[in-house]
Amino acid sequence: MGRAPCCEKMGMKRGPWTPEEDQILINYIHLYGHSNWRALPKHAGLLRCGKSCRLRWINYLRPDIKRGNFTPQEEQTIINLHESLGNRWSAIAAKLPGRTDNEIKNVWHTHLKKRLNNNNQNNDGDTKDINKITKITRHEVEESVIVDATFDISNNNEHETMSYEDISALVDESFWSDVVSVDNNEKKMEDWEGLVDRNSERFSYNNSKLYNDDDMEFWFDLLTSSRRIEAFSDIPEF
DNA sequence: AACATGGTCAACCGCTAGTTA
DNA sequence: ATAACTAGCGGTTGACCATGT
Repeated sequence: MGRAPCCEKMGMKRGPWTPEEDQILINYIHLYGHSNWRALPKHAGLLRCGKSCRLRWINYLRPDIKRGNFTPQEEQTIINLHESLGNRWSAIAAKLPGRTDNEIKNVWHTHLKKRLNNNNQNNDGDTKDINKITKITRHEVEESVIVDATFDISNNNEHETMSYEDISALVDESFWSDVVSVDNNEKKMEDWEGLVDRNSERFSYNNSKLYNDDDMEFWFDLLTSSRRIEAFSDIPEF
């Protein structure tokens, strides 16, 4: 096993991709696929190395890619998966459809790691209790998703405001660890996809939709109907 | 207004595992 | 069996932007 020769890098362009290069790459892959990354740039007429083309496609140009802010659920999923998988970003990315390992890695280093560290400090030396950390993070998530919704539950004609603990008790554990699953309910699928503003040039999220009253019903429905599934079955046990 | 600092993220680098001849 | 080669992975870098002083 030897390393690939780097001599071909000579004369190759580096740095940010231009829209023109993106278009060439997209067009070529649509026509011919990407069975051979090394040969692709030459055939496509790009002055880039195969590695660079592959990275650009996987991390940015792929049509199924989901760009923009991570949802609280996605962040929690990353935290949970990182707890069990460590820095295996590609394995974590495999559980988050539309997210790339690079993006997840960036989010971890820029947001989540810091957040966990802060939580560690706030816990007065109880730093080794990862469950405690996770619970605090969950609380943050629950606040963002649940508390905004008015949680008046009608019970025998008596209006009763649920406490945080009550709400938490309703939340199935899998809600926090499972990737949002798509069931046969086409309406739900449409709602979910509708969160992505496809009209945006960079497929960014329209965050207002996450907390929009009209969509809150969807989130609540998702929340309460979540069930444990045989998730992460391919994750080896340690 | 100008500069310093910190955060974000696209892209690159170096390595390993898998495949092929 | 072995060397050559490719794809993919994780770590790191650096440009750009926002915010603070």
